[in-house]
Amino acid sequence: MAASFSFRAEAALRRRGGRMTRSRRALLDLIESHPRPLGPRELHRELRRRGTPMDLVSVYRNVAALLELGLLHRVLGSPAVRPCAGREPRCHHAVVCTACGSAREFHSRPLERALAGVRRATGFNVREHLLELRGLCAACMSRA
Amino acid sequence: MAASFSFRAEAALRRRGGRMTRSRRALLDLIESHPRPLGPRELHRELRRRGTPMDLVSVYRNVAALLELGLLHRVLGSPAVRPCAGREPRCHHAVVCTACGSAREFHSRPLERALAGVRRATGFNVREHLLELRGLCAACMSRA
DNA sequence: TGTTAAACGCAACTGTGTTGCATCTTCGCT
DNA sequence: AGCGAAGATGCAACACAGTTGCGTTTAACA
Repeated sequence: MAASFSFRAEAALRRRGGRMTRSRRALLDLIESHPRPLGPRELHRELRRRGTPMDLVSVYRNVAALLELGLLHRVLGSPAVRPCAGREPRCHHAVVCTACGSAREFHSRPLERALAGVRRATGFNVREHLLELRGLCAACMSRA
Repeated sequence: MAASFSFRAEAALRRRGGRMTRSRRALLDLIESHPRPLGPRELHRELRRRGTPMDLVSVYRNVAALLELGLLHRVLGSPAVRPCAGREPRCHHAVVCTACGSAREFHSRPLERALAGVRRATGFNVREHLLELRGLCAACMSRA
């Protein structure tokens, strides 16, 4: 099992000379435990509700730092962020439920191979790719 | 060869009861002819430069309408839009050059198949997907 | 050429995210 | 333990994208 998000995040932040405050820990825990990706505004609201408030500006700054470290990924076309699934800040593939907002990252060998084929065909020197599937998760499907 | 973007756009707009103004035609022509996707702000500036100015608000409204009709696609994580390549407002796959900004949509059978496989594996009822590859186009590569 | 509804332009507004700066807190060091 | 430097925070002010309301202009069609 991979180390938890907040553990990896703390380690990465310390490595770059960062420190650990109460509110920062609360933020990491929230991101890790919440079932769906939240944006800065939502994180701010939820932290206040939980009794560990953090200024909105600080939320923005923390989220920016974690994105830069590759520990968070953005939901495409949204301010919401989700913890990066793997250890490596690499796999950006995700499925997102359009009903409840829950997201899951995934890895697919055949998909990687198909993308490699596309790289060759386009003549581009492809450096990265963004991929997100949208639909209904199993829970929301049975609920409907 | 598929009908040009501005032709299809005009037809679609008329079908929904729309009309054709000078500035709207200039906007469609600009989007069609420009080598890279532009955002509302850039479209507004370029139209003024060309002597067929359109109010920024109107640019936003036109772009919104064309997006809704599926005639434009957004560049992910950017306000820029590009004309949809095919007749069907379906293929959202694109390669984008991170140097010059040029974009091209593409279609790939193997990729489609791989995505279908992922659908099955995730248990999601996938409705749509966003996919964008980023890198250097051939021209920018040889230039470097 | 007159009528009607779509487009347009302008001004004011909303909301998101950022910057500057003073204050507070962590953490290594004595 | 406690001191000091650097990081983190909070607050206020700001910058900027995008939107709304509304009066005016203009395309389309009779």
